[in-house]
Amino acid sequence: MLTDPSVLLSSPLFQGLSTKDTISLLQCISVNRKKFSQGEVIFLSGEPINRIGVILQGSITIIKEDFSGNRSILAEFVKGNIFGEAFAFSNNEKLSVTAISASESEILFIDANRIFTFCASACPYHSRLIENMLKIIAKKNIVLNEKIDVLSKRTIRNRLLSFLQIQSQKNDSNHFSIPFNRQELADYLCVDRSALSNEMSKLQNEGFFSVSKNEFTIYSSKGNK
Amino acid sequence: MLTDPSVLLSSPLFQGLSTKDTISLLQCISVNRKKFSQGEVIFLSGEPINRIGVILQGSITIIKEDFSGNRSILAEFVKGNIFGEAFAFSNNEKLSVTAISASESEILFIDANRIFTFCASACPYHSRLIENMLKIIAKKNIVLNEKIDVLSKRTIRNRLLSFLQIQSQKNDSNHFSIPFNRQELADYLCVDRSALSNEMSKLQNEGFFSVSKNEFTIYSSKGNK
DNA sequence: CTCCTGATGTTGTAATTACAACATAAATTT
DNA sequence: AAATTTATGTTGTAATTACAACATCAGGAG
Repeated sequence: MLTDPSVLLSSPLFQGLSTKDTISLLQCISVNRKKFSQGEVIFLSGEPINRIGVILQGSITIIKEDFSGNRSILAEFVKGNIFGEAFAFSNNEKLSVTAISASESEILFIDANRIFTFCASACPYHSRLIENMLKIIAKKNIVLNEKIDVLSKRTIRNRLLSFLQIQSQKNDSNHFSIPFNRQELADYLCVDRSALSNEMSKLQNEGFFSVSKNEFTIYSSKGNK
Repeated sequence: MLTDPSVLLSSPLFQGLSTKDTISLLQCISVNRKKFSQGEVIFLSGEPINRIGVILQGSITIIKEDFSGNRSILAEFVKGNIFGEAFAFSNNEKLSVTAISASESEILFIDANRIFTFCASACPYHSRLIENMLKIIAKKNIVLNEKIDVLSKRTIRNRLLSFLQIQSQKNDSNHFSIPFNRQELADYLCVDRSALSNEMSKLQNEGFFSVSKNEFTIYSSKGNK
């Protein structure tokens, strides 16, 4: 079915599996692949799904339509990433987002039920697949909780400090860089960019941290209230 | 080891398993149980964990310490609920929260690695356990995404409308009740209660919906923009 | 090097919110 | 039923934010 599993080997879902293992595995779980052209809908908001997407080629965009009709981009996924797993495993939950092919793409679909149902031959790779899947969802869970932690703060200042504290902890250092430019950081914090810049200036003047581009140095002695 | 599995049968983690199945299962995965007194720490923020907690008796509280030292309650779990799964499955992730026994409690700890590692006897119940676990984490994932969706709105009005839209969709109806009183709703939306009340009055006057206690009726024709 | 472009910082204003203080309504206790 | 407590609504004010408009800076192209 799948002749070249090299992409899959780079996917977190198949991490730890050899080429041979992956091929065996794909034979025992129900998969099919499909090509999408740019802009084509892969999963449509409102419908339930029972399969997970693995990006073999190209990239996809997760979008959401506001109740007032505005489209917003929630995430972008590239080759090797998986998507749809949260809805595929939650029975009957209707998709609240839409997945669209951002370019020419090829997607491998895996039936969610086949992931936890052991194949007749009880292949040992299956156990690793499940482990990977659990880790992926668990990790997403933590990332989502981090964002909620940040967004639950009511001021730009506290959101930013909360975000920086998490980054500092992740890096085990007072000095670190973040994967955002100002606009992206503002988007993550759900605040206005210029208001964020303004607040960052104030915080720097007050000695909370120093920042240059996306590199921060936290002065924790002053950062605590 | 566990003589009375009645609590476990009510737990979503063991849903679909009979008493017999559950007992068999518990023999093939590594478990141990422990009693906690009120206020005792079950999982401490900062340390990584490799086991999941299942509440056999009592209830627990998930708390978080702010960078300025303020404690806030993030969640409360009762008998049958599980907790810690996100961190237990994410290797090396340090807990960002603390779990505390809210009353006298008894917790069953399950080694996370044993959940996806098949036992020698390859018991068929194991498959169901994995299915349940995946569904639980996936469901939490969706709930977290819903909250982020709400919190990403920048005004009380839009947060509330976003929240109500989700509730309406879940109930497949323009008429529904929510599981919050005003203060709890304000806490969920991360806004001031009185400001929320104020905005709700305005929205009612403008004909977006009518509300009595925790029962809402949405007038969608006006609700759009 | 100069021009151009995109990213970032600054400022003023209108809108929104938090907060406090109080009013009213509903539920509970006695 | 009266008294008490709790939940909810209302209002004014100070603080914060969004937004727009513009200034400055850095990098790349010519």
